Amino acid sequence: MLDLKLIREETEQVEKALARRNGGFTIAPLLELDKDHRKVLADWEALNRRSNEISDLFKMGKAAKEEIEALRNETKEIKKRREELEQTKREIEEKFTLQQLSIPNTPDPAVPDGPDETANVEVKVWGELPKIVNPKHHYELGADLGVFDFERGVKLAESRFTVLMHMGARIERALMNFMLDMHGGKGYQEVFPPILVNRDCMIGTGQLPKFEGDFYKCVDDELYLVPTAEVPVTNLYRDEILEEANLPIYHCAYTPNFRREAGAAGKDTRGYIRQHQFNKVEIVKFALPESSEEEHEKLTRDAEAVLEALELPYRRVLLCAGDMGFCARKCYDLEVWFPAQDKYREISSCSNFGDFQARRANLRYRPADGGKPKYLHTLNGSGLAIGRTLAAILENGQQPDGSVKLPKALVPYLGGITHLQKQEKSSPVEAK
RNA sequence: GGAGAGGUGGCUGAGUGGUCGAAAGCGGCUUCCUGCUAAGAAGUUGUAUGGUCAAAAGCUGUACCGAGAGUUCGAAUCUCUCCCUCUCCGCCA
Repeated sequence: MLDLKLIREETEQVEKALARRNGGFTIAPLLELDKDHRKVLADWEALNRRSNEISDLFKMGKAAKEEIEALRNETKEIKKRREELEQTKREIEEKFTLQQLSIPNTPDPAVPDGPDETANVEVKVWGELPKIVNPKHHYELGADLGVFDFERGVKLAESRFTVLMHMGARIERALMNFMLDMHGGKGYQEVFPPILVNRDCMIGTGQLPKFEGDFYKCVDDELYLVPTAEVPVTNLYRDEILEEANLPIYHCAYTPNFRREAGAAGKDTRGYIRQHQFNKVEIVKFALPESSEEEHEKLTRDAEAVLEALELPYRRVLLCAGDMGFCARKCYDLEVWFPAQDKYREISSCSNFGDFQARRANLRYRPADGGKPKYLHTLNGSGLAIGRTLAAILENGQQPDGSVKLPKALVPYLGGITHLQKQEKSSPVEAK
């Protein structure tokens, strides 16, 4: 959420910044509620003040006997009026909070204008595109090689759930370990958080209250299946005050992720690109405000390093204001090459949230000089989405004979296997 | 799931219905002292929000002792409900 003081004092600038996003966000209703709230608050406080005065009179035994009855009556009056005011106050506060939590972050000045992904700016291209004649889609290769079983995934759950079979399961697990090891080596401390989180977490990182329909929820327990490890990891230090000396903090985490993909009907219906459940290794940073810009560049590099180690061609794009997520102040997407689609597809999203999430989640640090606690900055990036990585490995590594050459970096994680061959007969079940 | 104990500031931990934003200790900050370090002495130190002020400081109002409701002129303190934590028992990978 945005700094209320900033909204009050630099209304115009905030409005301008928000106008760059899609969705017609405006802070006018919030300011209106703020005004109302302050008015009610002033009246309410005046009543409290008077009733405190009255009890002081009793306390000191100052109240003359003949006054006591009058004072008691006055208190009763105050109580009645206060209850009315409290009712109004509560209503305003509810609306205010909802408004406040529903306004997205302001884009960084460095973020380009634009309505959607067509206005994103390519800032970097890495790797040579493989030369493949009539490339097959990852899902075709995967079916041939016994990596995916889409039909049985649907049988077990519903559409957009997939079973990984045999080498598919092994590569997925290898990728998870490979990525965690890689980030661990760069100072990201590994964590394995709960996969179900409470509502406060979801509000803290900005998923709620705005996007209620996008997530899986356990109704009986008011718990949500995490849509990304960002949620539990960023909330690790919610309502805490960290020491400046301990910052920045780097974490990496593997979790499965669950998204309802509301509104994604018809998109990527085939294959392993868009699933309701997918695995991801996430990298998360808690940084000092003055260094978050630099940390963002480094974090993006750390995600890119995974693609490079896996020999996957990619590009980095700077998202335009209209394409950025709700909480982001600035965001780079990494897009990996899919030969059969003949295009780059998102595989990582690296964001700097500024203090936006920190305000929501009350994440603060105590400055080294002992001053008042300040909000820190949060950042995160996929490092990487594992399912899409697997798909990209299949497509980019496909050979004329139908096999798939696996990235060298992964071989030690696969017991020395260098190629994915067509399913051997010994396999108990042939995937469809 | 059953029984019991408990939730107080950055942390530990006192708290009699009014003198309690709250003892004490730790930690932090400032100053002093010892050649440095260690140790010591004194002082200071919660958060949010409003007013006063050009602004800061200062002064000052209000709220906050897990959450909500109640009793009372007045609640950290008494009552009720809920949430959470801990201990023991049961169950369980």
